[in-house]
Amino acid sequence: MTIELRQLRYFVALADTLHFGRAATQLHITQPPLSRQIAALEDTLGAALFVRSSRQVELTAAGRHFHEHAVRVLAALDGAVRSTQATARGERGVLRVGFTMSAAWNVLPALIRRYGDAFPAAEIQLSEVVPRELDEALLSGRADVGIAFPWQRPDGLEYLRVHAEPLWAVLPAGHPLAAAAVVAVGELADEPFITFPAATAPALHALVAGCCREHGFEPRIRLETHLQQTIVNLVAEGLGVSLVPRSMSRMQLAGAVFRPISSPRVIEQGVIWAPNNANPCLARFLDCARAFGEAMAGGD
Amino acid sequence: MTIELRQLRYFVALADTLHFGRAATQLHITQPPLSRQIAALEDTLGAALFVRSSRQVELTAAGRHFHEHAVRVLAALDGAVRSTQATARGERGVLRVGFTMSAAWNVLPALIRRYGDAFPAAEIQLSEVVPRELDEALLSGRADVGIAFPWQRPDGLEYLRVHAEPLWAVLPAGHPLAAAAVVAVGELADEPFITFPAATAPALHALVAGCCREHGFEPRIRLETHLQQTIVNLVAEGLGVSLVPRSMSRMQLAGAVFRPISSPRVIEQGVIWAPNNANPCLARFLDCARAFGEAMAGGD
DNA sequence: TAAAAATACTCCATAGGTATTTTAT
DNA sequence: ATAAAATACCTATGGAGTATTTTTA
Repeated sequence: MTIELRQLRYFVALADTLHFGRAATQLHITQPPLSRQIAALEDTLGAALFVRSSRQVELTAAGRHFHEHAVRVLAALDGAVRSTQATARGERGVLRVGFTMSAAWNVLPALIRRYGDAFPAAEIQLSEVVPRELDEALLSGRADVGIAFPWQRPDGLEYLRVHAEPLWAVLPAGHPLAAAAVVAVGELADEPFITFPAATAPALHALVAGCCREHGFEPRIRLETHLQQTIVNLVAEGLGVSLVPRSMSRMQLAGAVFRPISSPRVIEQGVIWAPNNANPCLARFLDCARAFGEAMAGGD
Repeated sequence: MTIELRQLRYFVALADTLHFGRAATQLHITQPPLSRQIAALEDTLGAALFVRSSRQVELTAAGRHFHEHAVRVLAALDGAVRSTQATARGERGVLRVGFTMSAAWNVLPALIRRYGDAFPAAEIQLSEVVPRELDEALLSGRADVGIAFPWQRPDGLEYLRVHAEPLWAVLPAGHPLAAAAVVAVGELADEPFITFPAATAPALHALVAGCCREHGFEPRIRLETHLQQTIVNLVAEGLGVSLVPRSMSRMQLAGAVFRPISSPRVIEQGVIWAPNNANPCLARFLDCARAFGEAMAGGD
């Protein structure tokens, strides 16, 4: 014989009521099967759990002990069921987010915040990656979702735009071009550029370089760094000029001024994932990303 | 539908092997019922636990989560069964021992030691009681067993002798009667007695008083204390004489000498319990007490 | 194409129900 | 005498087996 959960449930009901008839009613069965199941349980255990008389039912020492544990086992199973269901719905679990530093500035904190608030039981593992690594991490399953610029995505990865904004020029505060409300890109031809390295921020690098070439010059690169805020800091120190996403103007740095450019260039960021990734948390995260993208598009 | 333990066991086997056929063999069933039970479990949970193909079975995120918990639930149940069986056998649980201080000197430490060694998982709750309280505590179930002298036991309590020994006289070292190898009780008639109070050590009190009366005198009581070792200390200080259990001579106190008495009196100690007490630990303790009593009787 | 899971169908073990007996107060 | 648990017996759900089909790598 082997113990069954039914017997635990019946046992707990009887231990709580100490009355076969009432326990049976509570269990939506009749008294005889309850008597039989309890007897079978005692038989399997090889131990009496109750002392019965026709007027009184009492727990034995073993019965009291088993009651404590049976209640815990049933509660543990119930908890396991609930948390498993939550896991299946993607409300709990682990979501591994890879992000490129250059893309992280705008989207990452707000999106992660939104997701974390919506699914507090989900564990978020953030890791910075270089763009090439991201694809590989997503395809191999080492990461569930990436936050990055759309840059030569290989087959097997999906992309969803979450945010888009124009490039603006950033100039040292005293710079002659800062006098105009709009900067014509061609006028930057002779300026030293502080820009993004091709290796770690290829999308931004290409966008800036492409923009310059279209205006008939190759940017004279003086410094490279993939951190947008560092670029702005260097511009504020007067080391050069750059083209950066407009939202960088929120930095409010005294030595740097931001100006729209004559021929607008839009840079977008989004989430990237492998559609065959079965992590249920990913689906919930993408829900958040979609909602976030719509909110950004609407409110901006 | 309701989850059954069978489903947990099947699930764990399948999660471990990731192969329906092998898991079924391991479970001593065939593959189809395993497929059905797993499907039923997933249906009840409302969540897929495995991703199956004809070549590969994998756990889902929810499946991995449920596996952890299912293993724990099964282990908890197994532990509960074992410990309940141990409880029923009296190998674990709580044994409440009441003892009278006057009886505790000889028997209690050795007997408790023996029991504690034999049943390390049993919790022993010792409490000192006055003799009258002991009966009440045993009858009402507030204590499981008493260690005491046999003294007017009421109905409903059993007694088992564990130890018996003669009374010996204890005299100050320089006392004239200490010169003889044996003390005639009658010669103590004019000595000041240090003895046991009737209230807290009635058995010893009555035995000493009865012994004296039989030799034609009423003991002249100078001091009373129910602690045997205190009596010996007071005798060593020259404050009087007494009759105490022979084993007190183990105290090896410089100022006190022990002598057998002319007409031997035996004082016994034993365990007392209510036979209707269903605490399984009591039965094991009585086993120990019986074995202890036989060892004492044999080795002495 | 072949290995393995799913499905169809049968059988029987056993849980639960009804009626009745036993037991202890 | 009576309330309540145990027992006897019946019914039927559903778990396991055998045979077969479906699936996918």
